[in-house]
Amino acid sequence: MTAQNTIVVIDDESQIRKILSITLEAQDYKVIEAAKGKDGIIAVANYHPQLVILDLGLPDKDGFSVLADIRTWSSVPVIILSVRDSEDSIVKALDLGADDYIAKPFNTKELLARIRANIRRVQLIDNESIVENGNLRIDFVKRLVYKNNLELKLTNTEYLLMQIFFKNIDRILTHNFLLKEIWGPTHTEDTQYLRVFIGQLRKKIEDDAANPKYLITDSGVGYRMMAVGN
Amino acid sequence: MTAQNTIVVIDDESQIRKILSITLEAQDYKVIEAAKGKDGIIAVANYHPQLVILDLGLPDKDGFSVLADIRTWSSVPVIILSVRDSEDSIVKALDLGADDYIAKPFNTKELLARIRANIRRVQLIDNESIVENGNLRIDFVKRLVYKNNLELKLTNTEYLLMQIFFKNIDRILTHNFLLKEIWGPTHTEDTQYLRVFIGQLRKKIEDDAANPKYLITDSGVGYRMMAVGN
DNA sequence: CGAATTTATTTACAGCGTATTTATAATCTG
DNA sequence: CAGATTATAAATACGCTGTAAATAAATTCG
Repeated sequence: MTAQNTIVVIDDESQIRKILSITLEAQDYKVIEAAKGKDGIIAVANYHPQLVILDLGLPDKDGFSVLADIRTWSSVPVIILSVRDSEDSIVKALDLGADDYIAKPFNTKELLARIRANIRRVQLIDNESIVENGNLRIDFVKRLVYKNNLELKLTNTEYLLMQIFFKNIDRILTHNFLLKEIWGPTHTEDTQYLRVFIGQLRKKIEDDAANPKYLITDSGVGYRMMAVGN
Repeated sequence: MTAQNTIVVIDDESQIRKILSITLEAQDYKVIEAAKGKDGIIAVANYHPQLVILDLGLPDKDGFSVLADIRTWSSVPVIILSVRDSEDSIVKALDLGADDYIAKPFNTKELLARIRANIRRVQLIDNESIVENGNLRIDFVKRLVYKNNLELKLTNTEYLLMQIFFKNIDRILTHNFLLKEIWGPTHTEDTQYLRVFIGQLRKKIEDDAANPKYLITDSGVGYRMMAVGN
């Protein structure tokens, strides 16, 4: 069981840790601070936090390996802190399974909103076997997807994709991440697979496949299922 | 959180420190004085002031490196004190992320007004994930910009620029600063990039792109987003 | 088991959108 | 006014995406 309202902050800069602690504690989160990546990993293992904030500028060794390590045994949501001009590191972190990112210097309200959103997503999925989004619905137990209450005929791969998207609504899923999840760690070059399957899915789930509102492209990065209202 | 109403003054001239202290304390600011750059950095780290006043004429460490140091871990507003004839050092300080500058000998009323303005800007941004200016609005969480409540279609680079401008309303952002923030530390020569993108943004956000009221040019220095009333 | 059918993988290509570069006109500043 | 700076449009370059269609593999079913 995860510890309610506990957040682990992994950052080598004590100033930023302090600012984050004060900000988060004011919102009644319990904060565990770690200055080094190794300590951060141990803290996540011991405290089972509800969320992790990880600064990519760690000197100890790079934040990526910390994230990769955590991801081998935990699906706790991880928000990345990074400098603005490092688009590449953001994508690399998302590839490894980071849930969200925020650029330094960050704005407090934005950070809090992202924390809430990421915690909410995990709670939603953990407790539901059926999830709705717009006029779509997925049943994780029966492994079926419906559009306007009509069952869609999906192939196995198509269903796997839908499952991942429904479990990560509003989260950017990188090409690499999706390929690893579905085709395993070897096919990270085969982005074209994704294009073909995304295209097929759009034909089935979108009202207008040429102007998708569910499966959105983040050019150069990946795809994302948008939350759609009713 | 930052310490309310606390200002750190970094200046090697005890006369000026004394004048500043008396002036600021009369306005109910708490003042921390530092004579040397190193002490100033430590003071900022320990007290988390709401604002910093930094004299560029420091002997021990030169003022620029003090500013650069602080900027690696803090976005606290920094007002530069400098002698009147040093246009170059002002631009250099703004490049490094100074928020404002004021020439010695300074006029008390003007100094207080600038202090208030710089504190206000940070408070405004820090407490909102949505910021309005005139008929524009930015949502830092959804990463969207609106004009008259209509979503604008911005490219990634255009959005990054808008984000920086909205986080720094009324502050002059130098070419170098903007180029570093968006294209990284290598492209500091490519001012033409900025001209092209600023032009594109004006077409999208201004009512009359030829007479901009949001994105103002400071010829030879940089650009600035003006606060616009409703 | 083998043919028919579905699904996955590959190949090919057209088109779009964006960043960058170039060229030139307009404007600003001292 | 002269030189520097800025604005604007247009051209270019290029990567990425989406679609279709061909081939291969897997699955279904009589």
